[in-house]
Amino acid sequence: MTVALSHPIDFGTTAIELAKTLIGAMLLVDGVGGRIVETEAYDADDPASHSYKGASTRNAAMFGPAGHAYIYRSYGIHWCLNFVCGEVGHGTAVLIRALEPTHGLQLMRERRGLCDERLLCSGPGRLGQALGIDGSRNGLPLDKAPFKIHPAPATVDVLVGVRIGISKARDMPWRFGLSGSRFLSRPFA
DNA sequence: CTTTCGATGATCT
DNA sequence: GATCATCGAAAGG
Repeated sequence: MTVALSHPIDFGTTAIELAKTLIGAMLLVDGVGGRIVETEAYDADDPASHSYKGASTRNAAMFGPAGHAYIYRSYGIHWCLNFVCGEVGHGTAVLIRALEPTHGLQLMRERRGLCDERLLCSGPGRLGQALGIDGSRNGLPLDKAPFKIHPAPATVDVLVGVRIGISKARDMPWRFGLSGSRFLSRPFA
């Protein structure tokens, strides 16, 4: 599938559309980050979504305005970053699953502990750690510091597959990846 | 390469 | 008490 460039990124669209559009875009947090190579969409009325059972303390940001961050703690250990999208109150978001690191490699290595460049941001928890994400950034707007997002520079070849690590709605093909990237958290079938 | 398993804590029932 | 949008180490092919 080939996805056309959108300028600027439209956070008001559906999670599935945004998840595709974000592949190839640049994401920086305090100047550290890289190219987005893997995303997942979490839709309204999606049993796998944190928003499925309605608003709560944890998922409040998902029901706020589009273009803001929803950050949650995963397995009590990792911080994971989402971009809220769609209409206010729908509870739709895109999970950022992997980056190709391009900016602030040294700082990322310090935060993650010395490890292979390939594993710096290849997974939502790893990415959160490498970018210094934590709960204090939950709900912040994505068009202001510390965030910096730049759309993909050209059309990109996007892979599609089922989402990872969920137990409900496993068959929905709502995982997207940059074709040929070696920084995916897992290969596409 | 693959599978398995423990860590670890908030959230929900 | 169970579940969980994960990771890393360990063990086996």
